[in-house]
Amino acid sequence: MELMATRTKRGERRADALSRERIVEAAIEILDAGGESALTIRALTARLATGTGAIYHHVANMNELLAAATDDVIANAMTDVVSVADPRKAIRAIALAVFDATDSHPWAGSQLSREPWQPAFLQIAESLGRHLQALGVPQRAQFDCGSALGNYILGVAGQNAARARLHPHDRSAVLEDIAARWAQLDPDKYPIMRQVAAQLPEHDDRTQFLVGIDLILAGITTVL
Amino acid sequence: MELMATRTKRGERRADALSRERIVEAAIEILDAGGESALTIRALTARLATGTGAIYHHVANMNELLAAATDDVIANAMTDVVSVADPRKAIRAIALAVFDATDSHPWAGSQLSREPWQPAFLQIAESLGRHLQALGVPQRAQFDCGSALGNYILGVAGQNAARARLHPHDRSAVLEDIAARWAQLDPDKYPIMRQVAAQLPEHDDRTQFLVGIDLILAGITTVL
DNA sequence: ATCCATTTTGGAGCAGCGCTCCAAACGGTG
DNA sequence: CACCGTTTGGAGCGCTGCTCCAAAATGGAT
Repeated sequence: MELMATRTKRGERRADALSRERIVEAAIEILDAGGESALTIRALTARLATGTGAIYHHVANMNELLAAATDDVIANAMTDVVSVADPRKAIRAIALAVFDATDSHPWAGSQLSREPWQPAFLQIAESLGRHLQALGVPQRAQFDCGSALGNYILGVAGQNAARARLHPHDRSAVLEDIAARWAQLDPDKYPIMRQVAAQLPEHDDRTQFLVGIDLILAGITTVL
Repeated sequence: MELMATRTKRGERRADALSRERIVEAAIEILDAGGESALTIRALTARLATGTGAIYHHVANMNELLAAATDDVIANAMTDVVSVADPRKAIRAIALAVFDATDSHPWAGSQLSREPWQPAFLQIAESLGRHLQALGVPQRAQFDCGSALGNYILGVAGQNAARARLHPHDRSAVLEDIAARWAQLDPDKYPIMRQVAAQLPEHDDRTQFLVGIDLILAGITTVL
């Protein structure tokens, strides 16, 4: 008796069945639209028109969901990169892929630097390691060199996330903001930062990031 | 429990009077004892035997409190460092000071990498900049080199925090933990990470961190 | 077609969070 | 003494992640 009633009442049967993938997909959309703080279980239930129990049946907890979303984004970013042959170019390409991914998905950068043992970072580290090997870095030094590159990349990813947290949508506004603050610092205590403040507005994060990569690569070359 | 010695001193304010400093001090104690997640307004009110209103009268919000605590810890760590003359040694000393500070106060590393425009990071960046200048790095390259060093240091600080989050008290247990996980990875997909897993337990973060700094310094030398 | 075991769903409710707001207590000044 | 700005403690709001459970859908076996 209630069978017919509920079928007509509650829309139609779920052709759009819930699944882990659909949940992760929705999570990414929410994250991209509103940043880390926008992803709440309740926002998910609203977007997927379901309840909290249904979601927790497919996903263990919020953290796992964030990790899955990050893994998705990073895996996507890394696919374009596998084909590069020259080790130096490949390392640059990997780094840039992560940079671009964490630039357009700052929440991924945050998660990446917060929980680096997750599959997302494993992918990055493995790729870096292979190309370091191909570059001729001796066994003993591979770990150290990979760690240096990895930590630098993770650091920048975290900074991308921090910047986005400060000004979610206007990218250059952040630089102007910080430049304005630093320009008003005590000239005796912070001469360098005031000088840097002048260069901030006209500087490009992406190319500066690459300069850092090249700096480390140059350092690695000296230990070959 | 707290003992009240307010009456003993004549004519003075309550000995246990609330103040921004006392609050920050208590916050640091809570953070050191229980990590980032332990610092809640309610935990503060309990420790200081007061109410939330009293605390918010001295401190704007949680974030400002974390920033103040971090600034405190970093400022302390940097005092030992100002005297080093040789630029290379000074940069190493700064980096190590930050590493050690974020190693014994992982929450500070987390805050540092999450909000790098706060005074704590300003101090670090300014010091790095000065010594880069002393090293003879040309004007144009100072910003890039400082950024590379800063991002690397921030990245490692974030990793220290992440490791502490995973295993709050047992430092080496984290490495064994991760090594065990990585050792079970698919050998075809992650050959390098398995190889790294073997080196993990016997490796020292601190010296590896320094190797990274030296790598960047070596790279900087090539652009002099 | 009917029954049942299993999976999947939706939501009420809990404990905890940061924070606001306000009445009361305090302390210096006339 | 009265006055008034400062400081205090706590009730309460809206939000969070998450648990738990009853109900609904599903997929055989009969």
